[in-house]
Amino acid sequence: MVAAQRSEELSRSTEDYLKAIYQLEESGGSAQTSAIADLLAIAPPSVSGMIKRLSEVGLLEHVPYKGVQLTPKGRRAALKMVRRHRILETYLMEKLGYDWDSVHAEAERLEHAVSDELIERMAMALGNPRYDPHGAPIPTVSGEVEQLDHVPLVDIPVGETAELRMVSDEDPERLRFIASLGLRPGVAFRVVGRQPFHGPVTIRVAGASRDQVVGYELARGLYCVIVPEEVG
Amino acid sequence: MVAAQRSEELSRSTEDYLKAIYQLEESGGSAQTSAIADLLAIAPPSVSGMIKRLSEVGLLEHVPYKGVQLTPKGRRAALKMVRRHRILETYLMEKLGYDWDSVHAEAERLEHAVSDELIERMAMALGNPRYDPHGAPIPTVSGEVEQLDHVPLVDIPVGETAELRMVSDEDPERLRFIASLGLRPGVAFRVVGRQPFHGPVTIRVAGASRDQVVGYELARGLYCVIVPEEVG
DNA sequence: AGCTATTATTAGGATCGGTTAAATTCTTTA
DNA sequence: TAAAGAATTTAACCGATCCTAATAATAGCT
Repeated sequence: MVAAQRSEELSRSTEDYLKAIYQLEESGGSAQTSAIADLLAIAPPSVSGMIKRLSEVGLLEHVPYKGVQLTPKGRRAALKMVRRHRILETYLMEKLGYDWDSVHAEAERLEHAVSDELIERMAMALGNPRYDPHGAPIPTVSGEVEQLDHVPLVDIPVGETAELRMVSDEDPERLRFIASLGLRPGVAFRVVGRQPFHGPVTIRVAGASRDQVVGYELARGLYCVIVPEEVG
Repeated sequence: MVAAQRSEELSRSTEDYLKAIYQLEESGGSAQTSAIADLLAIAPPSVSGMIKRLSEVGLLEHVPYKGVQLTPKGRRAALKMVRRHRILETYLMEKLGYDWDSVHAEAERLEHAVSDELIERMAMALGNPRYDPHGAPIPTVSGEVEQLDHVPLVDIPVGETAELRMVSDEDPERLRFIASLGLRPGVAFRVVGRQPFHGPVTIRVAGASRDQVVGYELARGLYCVIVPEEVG
């Protein structure tokens, strides 16, 4: 009835903080207190407190009033959580029939409870996938992540053909809408128009009957690569 | 990044207490403070405190200095945890290649993190099994459990033929040893001898090359039914 | 019936991770 | 460059869940 606790066990909260800081470092640079607070929906003073504790145990480097950085140890722990999350999402979709918009919430809870063994068994059952259902690369056991050089849809010039590679997994409604446009990682399309002043982008999905208009906000979160071929 | 919290959410601790109390009620009668404390590896005063809180929210009925009983609401919650645990164990064995001695610890952590939906998807993928790998009946979604009338091996008279129906899932070593005797739920055997004063029981497993001797302590946890047929 | 052993509860703390309100430091702009 | 504004940290506190030590109630034995 008692859960096994290795000395290296991190608390749920700690795991959430490390993952959040990792995500901020990935997509911006330094992780600031308020950004962490926003991401975790927690008040800034709580974050200050936790930052102090995590720095003391060597998971973070903290420059007061500036921000934090993961130490190598912190980064390893964060990448472990990211691997767990993405393997879980993939497993839930592939093996248990979940939709891509509902896996995030489930993985978010499970990632704190699974053992390393379970994750590796799931990964094996999936054939050691490299990407999750949203196109995000899955870190390896040893903590390497593929560094993708994709570009938000809003930055792709009109006339170019591109392929969707990755979308954020967090908002189910957004994901459902993206799917309703015929978009998923791997789908190719041509950018046929874009309005100025953060206006919408118009795309022509390969094989689709008509063009789709994608609002700026949404297009900013669709990560693509430009491909040379032409599309219908 | 934020876990969804319905108003009905129970804490991990609460879930553990309810499950423990349910197990004590099943296999003994009333659940006493010290029994709960032993089962959860927690000091008795902590249990007193938790009992007070759980009584206040209507999950328990507490008679001071006597013991506690689950209310219908508490029983429902406990059975939900038992269902989760047993579905998880079955899934881990059937779909992810776990051994029957290692599923308990994993299920013990996961049962607090899974959603109802995940459990029902797992149950469906398994074909809605009625028993877990250790032979324990899986409660239904609506909270019914099959009441088994099995008997510990120590109470089966010499000469009778019996079938193993259920073993406790908690101790991996014990489970490995049981398996090494050729025993699993569903395996039939004849009781060929029993020594007095809590001595060992000797059994002849159907199709086995030689008799097996089972110590009293172990035999007390092997739940069987007497069957009429004869065994080699 | 009374004493003792067992069991349970109360009292008083610790820790973790969150809160709000107040003080501090950094940044930006007039 | 000084002052306003924004971000961060400190201070004080809360609730959940655990602990140990001390007290209280029950039960069993003579």
